[in-house]
Amino acid sequence: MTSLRKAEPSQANSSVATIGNVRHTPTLSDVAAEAQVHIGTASRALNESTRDMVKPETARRVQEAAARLGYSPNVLAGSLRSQKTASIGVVLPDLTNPFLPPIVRGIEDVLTKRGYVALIGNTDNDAGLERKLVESLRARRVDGFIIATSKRNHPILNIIAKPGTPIVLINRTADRDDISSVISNDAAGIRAAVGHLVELGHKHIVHIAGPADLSTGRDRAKAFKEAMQENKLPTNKTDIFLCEQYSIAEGYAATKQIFATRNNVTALVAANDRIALGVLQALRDLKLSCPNDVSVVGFNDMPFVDLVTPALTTVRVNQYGIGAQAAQLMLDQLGDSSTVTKTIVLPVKLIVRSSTAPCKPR
Amino acid sequence: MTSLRKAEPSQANSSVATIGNVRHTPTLSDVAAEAQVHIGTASRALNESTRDMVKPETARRVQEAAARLGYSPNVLAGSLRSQKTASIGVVLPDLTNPFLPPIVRGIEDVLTKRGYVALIGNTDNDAGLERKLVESLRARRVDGFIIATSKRNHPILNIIAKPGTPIVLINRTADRDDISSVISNDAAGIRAAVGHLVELGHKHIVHIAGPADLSTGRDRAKAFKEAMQENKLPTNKTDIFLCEQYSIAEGYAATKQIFATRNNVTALVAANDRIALGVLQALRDLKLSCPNDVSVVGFNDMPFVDLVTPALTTVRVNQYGIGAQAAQLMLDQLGDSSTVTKTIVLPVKLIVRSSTAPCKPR
DNA sequence: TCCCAAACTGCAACCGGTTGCATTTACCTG
DNA sequence: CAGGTAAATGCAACCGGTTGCAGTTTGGGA
Repeated sequence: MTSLRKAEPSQANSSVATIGNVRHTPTLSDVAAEAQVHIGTASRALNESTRDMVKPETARRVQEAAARLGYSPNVLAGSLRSQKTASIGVVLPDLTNPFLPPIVRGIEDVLTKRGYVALIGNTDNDAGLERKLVESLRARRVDGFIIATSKRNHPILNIIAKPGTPIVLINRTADRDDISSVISNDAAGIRAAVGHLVELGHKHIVHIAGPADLSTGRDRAKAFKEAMQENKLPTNKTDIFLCEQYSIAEGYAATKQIFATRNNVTALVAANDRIALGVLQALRDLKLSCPNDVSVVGFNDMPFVDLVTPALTTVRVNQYGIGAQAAQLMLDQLGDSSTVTKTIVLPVKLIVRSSTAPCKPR
Repeated sequence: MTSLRKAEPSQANSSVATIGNVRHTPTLSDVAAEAQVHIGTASRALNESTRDMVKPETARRVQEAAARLGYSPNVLAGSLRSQKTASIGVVLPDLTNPFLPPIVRGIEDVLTKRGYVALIGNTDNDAGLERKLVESLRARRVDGFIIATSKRNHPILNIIAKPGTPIVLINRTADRDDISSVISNDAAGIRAAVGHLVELGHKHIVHIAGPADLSTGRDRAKAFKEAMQENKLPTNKTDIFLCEQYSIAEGYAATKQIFATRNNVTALVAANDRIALGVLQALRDLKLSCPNDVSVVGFNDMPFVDLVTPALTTVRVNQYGIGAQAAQLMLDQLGDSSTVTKTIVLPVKLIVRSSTAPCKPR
């Protein structure tokens, strides 16, 4: 027994051991002493992958000793050696955006199942905060990054990407091809929304688009134009109204402006649900009935949009699935660095509720 | 220069250094070599608190070298030595409960400002998952736990508490007195709700209570009884209806059952907003008008309850504040272990919207 | 009974910092 | 210019595991 710490076998039985008279959480060396084996042997006995290197009887003794002492391995030490922390940095704009929690759950469920942990941080879309956050995560040596802040052409990517740390993007693709991403089928969603409105007889449809510097904003706007063309509907410049950000307030303001200048609009396709909620509020204030006067379609089907009045017709994206896929992609890349980076496109589904109705002549 | 790694000063200029021909993220030893100083000196030069132990000129040189190499300190190594990880375990029931994200933001904002990181995990109220989660967090040597799973009399607490790791509870108090907690003033909230209804002329008020094994469920039910007494209103056993869990479905079922047996009820106080949402749905299905036939009050004022129809009258609790206070309490305890454990009670406020109205004879 | 390979176990370097202590350098005084 | 002290820096142990390699035990065959 070379261990400096003494722990007479079968005496200690709590999750603290003693040096002199100071209690401390038990270490591998305590377990080794308790089981009367060398620390290296103890390590192998406790480690799934190396367990068959030790005699079964010894392994049992070590495991019992560990249990008796309430031993909890210090992953920090292992991480230091193995250069792997089993932790993933998750960079979000703002967790209180209801769109995100299900995604985060998806990420966490997949990660924890494999012994990983997510380190979550919010940037509030502030470049400075983001930089700090990434630096902090890098200092903690996360094995990879899952990034859900959706500004295009991100300088951060280069910083991270250089050291060869895997990255998975959520809800946007990178302009470079060495980074994986998970997105929903924006185009299909918008096409379904427009198609639904056309079927209801609408002809004057306006898109309230998201910010152009977010890939979702740009992609959905583009898809809207295409969908209109497919349906042989003209698209004037005024048929796409740009929002500065995805927010209720912006949706509200946009709607007010649209109806201040035009009065033939019978349907609105919002770039996301938050904008749509603003639209509903504005219509109420404008004494316009939804869906009788104006139909509204949202995007995302985030929680509770089925409970507002009128219940929102919207394009459902599988938020949990996005998170889960992103995490899985990350694990794949960590497990096998030769994994090709890829873009996973998840299907979407139009959920028709009460905010859309047949077009009536005005 | 004893460093094994060589890095000729002013050659390297990216965030990777080289051993032989293998690129790796630069370490302190690389920085030391680059600045032509000993690793110990480099450590002191980069560390705020020890910087004045080195010559200013040297400190500058080291800092420049670090910047040039894109050095990012490996906190794991430091943590191993200092036995402090600057990370806090946050145990939640389920992040997708809309009540939680603002709390989590509060926690994170306070923690990150001090260089700490939150490790978040969900338990789904499953004891087994919780045990695993706590074990995993313990293995990662978090400096403390913030726990928002609100079952009373938690065995987990004893496991954690034994090694002397600080704990802060959210939304409940512990039956033991060595654990701090942050709660909202449930009693005041319920009193305000009942008072509001009484002012509107309601006499037959029923409370749909939360689970009795959650401290919020029990406390609010107790407060309801007291508030009714204060207002000289009788409380029969049937005036408190127990839910198995805080959910829309339970609120729905409870309402159906209540109106199946009684028809004089004119007002309902729900133990939380989710139950209240279920109530609204049930009333609609029962062809009862809210607020004309029945008034409803919720609890929490979680996001979007102002957008449902009718907009929910509810008791607002400062979710962000709860999180922020909890984190602050945690930091206090970590900074000074002699800090007395305490219970912080945050004020609440009744937000009157459209789900309550004067009582009309039926 | 002896020998050898296979199975176990022990040894010690290593991960990347931090920090008490020893040593060197710089500077000041008599 | 010697001597002494303070400032600056170097040295090396340490945190708690992991792991390649060496040494020891075990078991089977000759």
